[in-house]
Amino acid sequence: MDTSSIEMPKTVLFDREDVLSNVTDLFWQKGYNGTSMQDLVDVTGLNRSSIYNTFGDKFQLFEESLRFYQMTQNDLLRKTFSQAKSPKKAIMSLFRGISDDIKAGNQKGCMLTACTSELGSEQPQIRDFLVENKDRLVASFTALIEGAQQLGEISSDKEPGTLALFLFSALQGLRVTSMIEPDLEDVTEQILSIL
Amino acid sequence: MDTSSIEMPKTVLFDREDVLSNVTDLFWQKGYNGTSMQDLVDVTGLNRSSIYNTFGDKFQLFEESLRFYQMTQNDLLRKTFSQAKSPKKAIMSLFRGISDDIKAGNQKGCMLTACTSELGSEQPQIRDFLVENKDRLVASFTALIEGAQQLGEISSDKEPGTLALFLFSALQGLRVTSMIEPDLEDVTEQILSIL
DNA sequence: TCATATTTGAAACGTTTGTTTCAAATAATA
DNA sequence: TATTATTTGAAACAAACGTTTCAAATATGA
Repeated sequence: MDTSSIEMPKTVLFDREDVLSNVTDLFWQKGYNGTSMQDLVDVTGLNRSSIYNTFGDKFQLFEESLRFYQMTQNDLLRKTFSQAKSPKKAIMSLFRGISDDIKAGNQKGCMLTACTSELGSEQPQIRDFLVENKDRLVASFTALIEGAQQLGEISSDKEPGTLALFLFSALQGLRVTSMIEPDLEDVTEQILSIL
Repeated sequence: MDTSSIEMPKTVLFDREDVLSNVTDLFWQKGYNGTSMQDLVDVTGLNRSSIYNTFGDKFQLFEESLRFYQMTQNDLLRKTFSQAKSPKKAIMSLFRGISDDIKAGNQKGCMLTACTSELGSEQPQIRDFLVENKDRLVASFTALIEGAQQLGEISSDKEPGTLALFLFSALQGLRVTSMIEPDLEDVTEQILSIL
């Protein structure tokens, strides 16, 4: 047993973002129920009391890590959209980017999708968060589709809201399926062919 | 505490299918890690030792309940397909049936989808089972699409295998999304419009 | 330099986890 | 009817669970 003394200052040593990033990856991989407090201690390198002090209990930490994940995803989304040359290309770029990720071996699925399955029907607060996330993403898609329709990129006889919800659903499907099937490029093109 | 004596015969009292059905519903709803042995004792009405005697440990019971779920789903699939008047209508009927179910409040998602998220990246045996299930369903879809193409119901310039995997992915998406969005009829029609 | 505020590490808390044990119970067989 | 094979119920198991406690440690502000 190594009992070498370690410095213990008053101010926080760790970077909150770093810790949250590691915690999120773990929850993402193993789910809420599959992750133990000991796992969290191991992955953060923090003491139990520090975790409770900083983040509250396990459930609160999970909620914060959900928000962290959502933020990260949103940043990626915004970046992808802002780099695209048109609304339709923004959507295509998003889907193809995910498809490329999957092919490159990034087959962890989507944390929110996994969370929907695990806790969506049990925890009302989690469910509310997921519903809100869905609404927000569908709203983004809708705006892009409307923009594309004005530009003539997408046929105007399709209802933007329906198309947006279809894209959301297809995205969920892609990410779940990616866990057992790495080659989804053709499927992605099928999805985009609807636009 | 009710200690009224209960008959204890040598032969098994309970119906194995009944027990499995209840167990499966519970695993479906709460996931593997979310379901405790006590939960299983409660839902089955059996004693712990009877469960271990009959099904082995928790993991083996889960595997058997996965197979039970798969069997049930396959029966439903076969029934739907055999009642349809053409290959394309078989596929449409499957998707619309699920969409109707969702609208009717049956929003439990798909047990295999949930399982994919929870254990797909951890347990190799579960993963193999899920991959095999996917392959089987995609093969069914492929056969139906090829049949439909021969009948001229579906355009022949589309690759049956790709279309089949698209349908599989779309199905996963529908069932995950159903947990947070009950109205998926329009989305379902969008999916089917690809055929 | 001293008092204060806060974090840290280690230990312990009571529950719940999955699993095993074993005597009592009982239907079937001889 | 006596024996046998098997199931049942209740208790107990060690291990892991999430959480709390608290003295020791230390950077900060007076």
